[in-house]
Amino acid sequence: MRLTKLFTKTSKTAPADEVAKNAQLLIRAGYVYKVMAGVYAYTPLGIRVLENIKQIVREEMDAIGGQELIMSSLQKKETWEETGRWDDEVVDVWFKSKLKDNTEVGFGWSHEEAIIEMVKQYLESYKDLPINVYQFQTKLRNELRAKSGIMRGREFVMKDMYSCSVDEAQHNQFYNDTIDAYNRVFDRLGLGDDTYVTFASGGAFTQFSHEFQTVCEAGEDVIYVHREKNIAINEEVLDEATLTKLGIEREELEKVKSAEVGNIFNFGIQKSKDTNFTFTNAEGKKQHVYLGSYGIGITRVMGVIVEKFSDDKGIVWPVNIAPAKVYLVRIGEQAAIDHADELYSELLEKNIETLYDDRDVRPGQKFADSELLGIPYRVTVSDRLLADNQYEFTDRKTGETSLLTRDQLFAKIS
RNA sequence: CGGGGUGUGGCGCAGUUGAUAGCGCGCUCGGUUUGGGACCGAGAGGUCGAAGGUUUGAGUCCUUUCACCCCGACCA
Repeated sequence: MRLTKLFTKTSKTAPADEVAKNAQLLIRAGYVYKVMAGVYAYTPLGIRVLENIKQIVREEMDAIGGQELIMSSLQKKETWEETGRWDDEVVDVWFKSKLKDNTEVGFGWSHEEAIIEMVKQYLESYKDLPINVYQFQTKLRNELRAKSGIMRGREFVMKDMYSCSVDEAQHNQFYNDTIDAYNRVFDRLGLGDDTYVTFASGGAFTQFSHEFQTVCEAGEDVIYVHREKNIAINEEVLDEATLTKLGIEREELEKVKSAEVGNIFNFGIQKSKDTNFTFTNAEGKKQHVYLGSYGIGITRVMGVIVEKFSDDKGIVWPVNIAPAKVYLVRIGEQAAIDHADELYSELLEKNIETLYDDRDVRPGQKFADSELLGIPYRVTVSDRLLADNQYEFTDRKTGETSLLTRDQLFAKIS
């Protein structure tokens, strides 16, 4: 992408009404545009980051047998009345509206009931199981208060997966597979070292649910981390009984603030009883489906990454999710322009995603923007360097700069 | 929803006891510059969040309202 073609621009100042670091940096760099409190649009740069995150999640979900689909945003009242969750007294985040003929509809704040209703149409026999489906969906929630930039909005993207299993054993297998898959996801997102499988309050069927909590000052939760065992306990379930059950001493735990980036639930057969969700077993009898639910907050993860990976100059994207791998700076007259154009073409041919700063602005501005945008590798082409057939390479994370030949350069960034 | 705070050109801000609405950044044009956000000159751009009121006169005072931020509560 040539910067002269990119309609968004960077800004030296952040809007006064944004306090959260993630929102300040993402807005200044032009990744997101604020529409209203808790509602953000994603620009061409922002959507690249989101798509990179989604792709990592997608690959790991597919690897454990997930099938991607996409449900609708508009939902039927009847779907939710069956479980008693249409009631505003029960679910207080509903956005609701009416069709022209006064039929009530809701905007999806969750898709649990909706997906069950759909899968019902296809599931008949035990031979059809397991069924594990997931989607990336924009959830709409009428939160009383939005906060922390894109980390807690009224509209946000979530990966939600639902597992339908024959029995507890099949369910547990998938549940554990998902824990492993989530760990791989957070490793690939660069959050692995600071993300803990966390024991949290469970549903009706199990004592605990598992949350994936990333240590983060801007988070809303408080967890107690056991670094050696690589697990954590949410403050809300921390008591002697829990400690005993997990075989942990209170002194071994470290209290930290964290952000919930994922959450997995075991519904048992409670939910399929509520929704009359059954299949025919080998004996020809109706049997309730064993259900699980597994979420990852895609947009929240993006916010958490910015909170954790940034410095006084801007964002520092992990290479895996950066909107581009290389930020190409050109400095100088026609010879440098031609050379940079040619290098850019080669980078494109080699499928190395590049932001090409072809603007006619001073070098300092290009360097500053490359840092604010947080692109992992900066490559500079200039008259001065051309004379020695060299390229300047700068690593965003370490700030280290080196002069490289063309071969060395491609070896670094390929 | 309870408490606190803020709304003035695109962005960040100033605006005194009520009297012609300003500054910085950004933007446009011309020129000089070109390895860390340049400089000079000339411009464009605001019904001061909205509505109502007081007053000869309101950005400024009063009332109502909307939006946004923070703390708390909430977060299946």
